[in-house]
Amino acid sequence: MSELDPSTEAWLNLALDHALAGLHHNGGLAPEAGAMLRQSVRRLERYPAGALVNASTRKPEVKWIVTGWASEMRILPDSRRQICSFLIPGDVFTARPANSSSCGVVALTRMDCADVERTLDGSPEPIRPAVWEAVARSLSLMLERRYEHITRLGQLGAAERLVHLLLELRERLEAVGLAAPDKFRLPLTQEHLADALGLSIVHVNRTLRHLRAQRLLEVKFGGVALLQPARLADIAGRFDEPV
Amino acid sequence: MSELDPSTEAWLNLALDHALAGLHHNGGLAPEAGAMLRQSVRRLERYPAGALVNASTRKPEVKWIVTGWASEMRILPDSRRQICSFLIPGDVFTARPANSSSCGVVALTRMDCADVERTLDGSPEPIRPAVWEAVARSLSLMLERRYEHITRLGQLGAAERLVHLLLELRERLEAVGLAAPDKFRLPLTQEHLADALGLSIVHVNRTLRHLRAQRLLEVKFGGVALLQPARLADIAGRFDEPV
DNA sequence: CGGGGGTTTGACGAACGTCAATCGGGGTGG
DNA sequence: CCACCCCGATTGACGTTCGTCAAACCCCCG
Repeated sequence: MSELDPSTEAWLNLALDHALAGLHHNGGLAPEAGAMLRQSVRRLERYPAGALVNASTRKPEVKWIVTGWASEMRILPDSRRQICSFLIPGDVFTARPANSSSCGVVALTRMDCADVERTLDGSPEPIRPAVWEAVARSLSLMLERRYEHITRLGQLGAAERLVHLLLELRERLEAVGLAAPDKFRLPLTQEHLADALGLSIVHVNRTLRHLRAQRLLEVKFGGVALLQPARLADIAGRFDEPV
Repeated sequence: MSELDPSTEAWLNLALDHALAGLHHNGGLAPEAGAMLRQSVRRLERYPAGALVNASTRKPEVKWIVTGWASEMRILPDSRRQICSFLIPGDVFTARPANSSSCGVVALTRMDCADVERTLDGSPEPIRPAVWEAVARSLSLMLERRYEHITRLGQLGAAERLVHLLLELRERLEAVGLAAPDKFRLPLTQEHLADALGLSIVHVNRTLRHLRAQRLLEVKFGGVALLQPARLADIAGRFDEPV
């Protein structure tokens, strides 16, 4: 949470490209409003991997991820963990005061966030409503993704779950320019995947091996390669029709 | 969706007691505002069991359940179904235009709803912000419940899932005056429970039998009796601590 | 009396978790 | 430079949970 170092200006602009693409894609933020928002970002909050992101005040704070990955996770008393969603650059989330929520946000890599309220504080007036509207739409989209996750956990088998999650991540990452159509970086351990999918680590590993043996995909070096996207989409069992 | 028949006035007041209790409990609606809202309800939308609730306009519409149960469900192309949440009197939900959502709202019993926007249309001005604020808080609470559902599906075993869901329903029903501390009506088939919990009907039945054999609870006549609430809460594995 | 929807039960097999051991790479102290 | 170590990935053997199939059953209603 420090003032930006001028030497990082280039890096920041690159990162903001992705993050603004996310707000544009998920929330429909107009490019012109995005350009103004870019100018307003003067302070980022930096979290190390593993850090818990709580609101610094008593009220929930909406934050916008500029760099890095995070997860919304819930921890059971007996050490079981459930990852409810993964957050990537361009996503917005609500940080709640400590001990007030049933679900906490935890950084999975080093992460830089902008607090939306504070960022808008010194920004040109006309973009305020546009940004908040984009944030609201973005949050509503994440809600829809939670329905998908529930369906994943309730109805799909292990391979289906895994592939379906990877395809969702590919799509979201591609929308912010962080994935090629058939490969992307995935800074997650198999334990993260297991915690998200409600599977054991061992079974995640077995399932990955099985998919690899069929030359459907590869996961290594912290990256994923989709070798046969069409067949993968088939395995995931597209279930996007409304009722 | 007809004008209210004066002969149903008594019934309506009774139903509104529950629904207003829900808005008060979930959304913090002040009793005085509730009393004014009660006067504003002049038209209810009635849905038969099994009906799909879509918005009648192009935009999402927020509705408030006065009577009956509903569910948010998602249907897969191969006939698998996932119930993402159960809705009871006093709950609010967003009805979306047909074919626009990944998750549809389906009435499980005969159901009466009030459209929030239309209800507020002819209501005293001062309560508008109070009602919308309560609706927003209520929706945010339902979001938290979805985290719980994800955790249920991802981390709990069959008996844990079942008991945990029943205890959640008991708590919510009790808050609107529709449950005694140890028993309540449950207008759901075992198939509904199976679809919500990601289990097969057969296994739901087996699990219920097992719980019944231990004299922990009974499910019959469309009602549930919690015989040993304390032990049940223990089985459900309270996992309410934040991260 | 017949029929249909929901419930109940048993037998069997597949999917998944657990335990335990090994492996491999990157970091760290000697 | 090497030995050591730790974390994550990997593998096999085995047991449990849960799904599937198929048949009965029960109750309400026509």
